This record gives sequence, structure tokens and C-alpha cells, in this order.
Amino acid sequence: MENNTRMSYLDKRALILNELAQAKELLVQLESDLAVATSTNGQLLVPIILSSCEKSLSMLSRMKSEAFTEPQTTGSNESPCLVNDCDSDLSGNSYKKRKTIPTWTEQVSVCEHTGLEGPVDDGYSWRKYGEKEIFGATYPRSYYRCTHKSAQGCLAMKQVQRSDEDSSMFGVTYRGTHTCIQAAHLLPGQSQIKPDQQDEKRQKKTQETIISFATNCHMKTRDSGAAQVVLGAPSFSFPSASTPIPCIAEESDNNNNNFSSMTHDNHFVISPFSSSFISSTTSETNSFSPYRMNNLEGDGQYSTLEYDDLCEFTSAVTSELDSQDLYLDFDFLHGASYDSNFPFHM
DNA sequence: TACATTTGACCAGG
DNA sequence: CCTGGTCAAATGTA
Repeated sequence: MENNTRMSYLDKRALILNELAQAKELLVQLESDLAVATSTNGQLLVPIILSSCEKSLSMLSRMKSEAFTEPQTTGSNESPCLVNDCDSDLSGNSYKKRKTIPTWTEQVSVCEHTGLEGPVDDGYSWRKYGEKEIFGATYPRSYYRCTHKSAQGCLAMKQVQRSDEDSSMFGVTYRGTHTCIQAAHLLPGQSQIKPDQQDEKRQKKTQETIISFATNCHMKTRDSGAAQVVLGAPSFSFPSASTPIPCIAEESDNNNNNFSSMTHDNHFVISPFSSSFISSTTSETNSFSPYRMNNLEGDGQYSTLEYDDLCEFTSAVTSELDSQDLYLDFDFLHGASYDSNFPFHM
């Protein structure tokens, strides 16, 4: 199963590379054709599209196959890797292979001021399978795995631990990727929630997510692709690093790492690999204009949104909305020149 | 009845 | 031997 997934990713990567290279060639051709014709809107668009293609190609090229073949640690993770390659041993003895198992991890801290018992729901269903007192820590660490582990062989796991310094903070460490179909694409019968309740819940969650993201959050990436998200709002959290969208944990200091482009009116269009990875049923875009992000720094707090983080956010929202593109309103960028390597620093 | 949580025991790694 | 991660039986809940 793992091998199939690996092959499928690598195959997809090769196909996308090929497609993009072809598209780039055609655009170069189109550009030269337009150069001799009269000035058109298309002439203005071509360099932008071309640039987008080049970035995508560049990023895909850096999507090393090592992500699927070599053990990876994030540096921010004190815990050993536990998932992946468990395919040969999903029946239960996976812990015996602890150190040899590669994993993709991400760490998220969620601030909650709402009296909730723990970090907010991240859109996935988790099943608690253990709790452990951690030496030197005031609060125990809880261990969760994807509810669909047995049904779908999903290997995603997460650990939740309340912060010692600030008991209203929770450290959430995500491990492994979701291979199940849930959260964003819940199918009837997959959840214990009735379908209409699901829709209602999803809608509410999506709205809360957008509002919360826009009004009260700051993020920073930690070393090696692990992301820390500090949220003052109660209703936002990232999915567990695992949407079908390949927000690969590539180092975010690669400034070319964005799939996005800035429109003339400072809308930021985030298109993670376009339709290549997202099975979109609609071509229309969703505008989140009502939820401006220009108050992000209103309290004087800095806001640094790195690529990986925004990609995660994008995947959460795009999957919720079944949309291909996400529009964010970056009005605070008025007057600022658009850097083609816009690294999501806000 | 089915699923989730709790909790003590077991295991691997350092 | 200590610590962290996982298992699985017991228990809780809807």
C-alpha cells in the first residue's frame, strides 16, 4: 500500500513536471506571438502565467523523492518517528519498529481562551489511544490516532500536551499523513454525525476558520518544516498535515516556494498545483474579501505566514469549500510592490 | 450495540 | 533502568 502511494506520488510528480514544462513552452511561444501582435491584455498576463509555471516547475523539481524514501526528522520533534512503513505491520506491533520508521511531522500550538477542554477540532476525527505522564512536564501527553486507522489504514497520529508555562496553550504534534477520506470530504456514513448535521458543522467550521484566521493569528515556521501556529481565536486550527494537496514540508526559506500569484487588486490567489491535485468540481473561485487580513498586526504583534503554513491553511479551506483557488484579500499590501518571490511575510 | 476513552502493562531505545 | 510510545482490556457514553 505504501509502495503504491509512493509510486503514485512520484508518477504524479513526473506527469505534472511534464505538463508544466509543456505549458511553459507553449506560453513562451504565445509570448513571442503576442509580441508581434498589438498590445492586449493577454500580453500582460503571459509573463505572470509564465512566472507561475516556472515557480511550479522549480518547486516540483525540489520535491525530492527522498520525502518518500528516507527517514526525516524535523528537529523540533523530540519524539521518535513512529509511522510509515508500518504497512507491513499494521496489525499492531508497529511500536516495535519505532526508530526505523520515517515520518512527516508538524507541530502546532493552539491557544484556547474559550474554556474548551482542549485544542479545537482540526477537522479530522481522532481516537485517543493513550495518555502518559511526561517527565518534567506538569500535564500528561495524550496520544491520538486517526479514527479510520482500522477501516482505511490511515496512519495519521497526533500528540496533545498542555503547555507548562501557559495552561491555556496546547502543543499539538501531528505525525503522519491522513490517507483516509474524512474531514474535508466526509462521506455520508463515515461519521457518526448525520449528513445534514455534517453540512451544518462543516459550513460553520469553514466560516469560523476564515474569520479566526483573518482576525487573530500569527504563525511562524520552526526548523525543518515544522510549523508553529499561535492562535488567539478559538475556532481555527490546521488539519493534520495531510490533505490530498501536497503541501510538502519543503524548507520555507526557498522563496520560490509558492504556488500563488498576486492579482492587480492585491488579491492573493493560492492555487496549490491547480487541478492536478485537487479534484475540483467547480471552476468558480471563492472570495474571502469580507474577512480582511489587514488587522493582523493591529495589536502590534508581528505576523509571519510562511509558505508551508499558508499552504496548510489553504488546503484546509479549499478542501472545505471544494474550491480550486482561494482568494485572500491583502489590502494592507496596497502600496507595497509585489515581489515575484513573495514569501508570505506579512 | 458500537464506538470512544481510560488506564495499567508492555516494549524499545537511550 | 528510565522514559516515552503503544497496546488492549475495562469502562463509559450515546
